Amino acid sequence: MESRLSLDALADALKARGIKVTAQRKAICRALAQAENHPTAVELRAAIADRHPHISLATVYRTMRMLCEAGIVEEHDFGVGCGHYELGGGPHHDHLIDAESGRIVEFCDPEIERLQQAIAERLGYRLTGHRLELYGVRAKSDA
Amino acid sequence: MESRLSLDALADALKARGIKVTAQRKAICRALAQAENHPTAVELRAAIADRHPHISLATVYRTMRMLCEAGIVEEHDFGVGCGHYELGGGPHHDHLIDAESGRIVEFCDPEIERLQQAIAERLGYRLTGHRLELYGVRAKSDA
DNA sequence: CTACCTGCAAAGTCTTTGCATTACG
DNA sequence: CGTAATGCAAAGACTTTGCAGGTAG
Repeated sequence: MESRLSLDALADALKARGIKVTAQRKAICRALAQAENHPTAVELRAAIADRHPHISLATVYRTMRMLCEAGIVEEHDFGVGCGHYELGGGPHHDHLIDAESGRIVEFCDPEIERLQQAIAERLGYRLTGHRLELYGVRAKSDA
Repeated sequence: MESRLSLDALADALKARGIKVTAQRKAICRALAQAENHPTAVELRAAIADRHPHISLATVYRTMRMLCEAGIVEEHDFGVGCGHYELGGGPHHDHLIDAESGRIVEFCDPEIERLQQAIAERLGYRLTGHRLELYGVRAKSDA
């Protein structure tokens, strides 16, 4: 169930880069790893507020930024006003956002990946990245 | 070359909804229609600054918002900090962003549209919208 | 003439930063 | 111990809003 970096592996990755493993960073990373959805900075802070009520939002942002730059975390904005964070290290995937509940479903479709590549080529570009988000509502199994 | 709303048609659309057609709105719409790329609010203001130096940024934002709600304009954020606007009414398309120049290329691929639909269904959802952005650099025709 | 629109400046979000203090390694 | 990290509050970037005056219809 843990195809992503484990917390220990994450700590090691930080140490290897000479980045200090502080209590704040551990708490934030644990919250991110345990989150079901892709939480925002505010949600991350809320998730650790009971055990670490004094961790500031600035530290959450700083930690996310640092981990993004280290390639350990990915940030998505999903068209809402604020960023959502996700522990990286897992296989590539895109997102389907439940327009009603806000739930985020991950998926990966090799066919669509291939098509994107082909489209970029057709337009004379070499693909360096992409963003694909589907928005939908749960299909009623017809009434 | 003008598969989108003409300026006259746009003015009529506003009148039909009881929205006043002011000099500011005309200028902003003309700038949007003539823009090559999908401009930001600041870029729109800059584009009309020589002939209408006193149109405020607030009015540009208000106009874009009004037109978005009227379904006449689309807003994209492209992952940068600020919104980009595009005159709607044309056929559906997605965007490829030149990571070097910022140039935006529009494309539409029926195959990829169909796949998105299929993916949503497979996940148990009815697709209500999507966002697809490709990021790339111009392909060298090999050295 | 009246209701809607505009400009200005102030406020609102989300995120980043300066600085003194704390703590990892 | 020394350097990097933290908390707090202030600043920044982008966008929205309150209000008094202006203008389309």
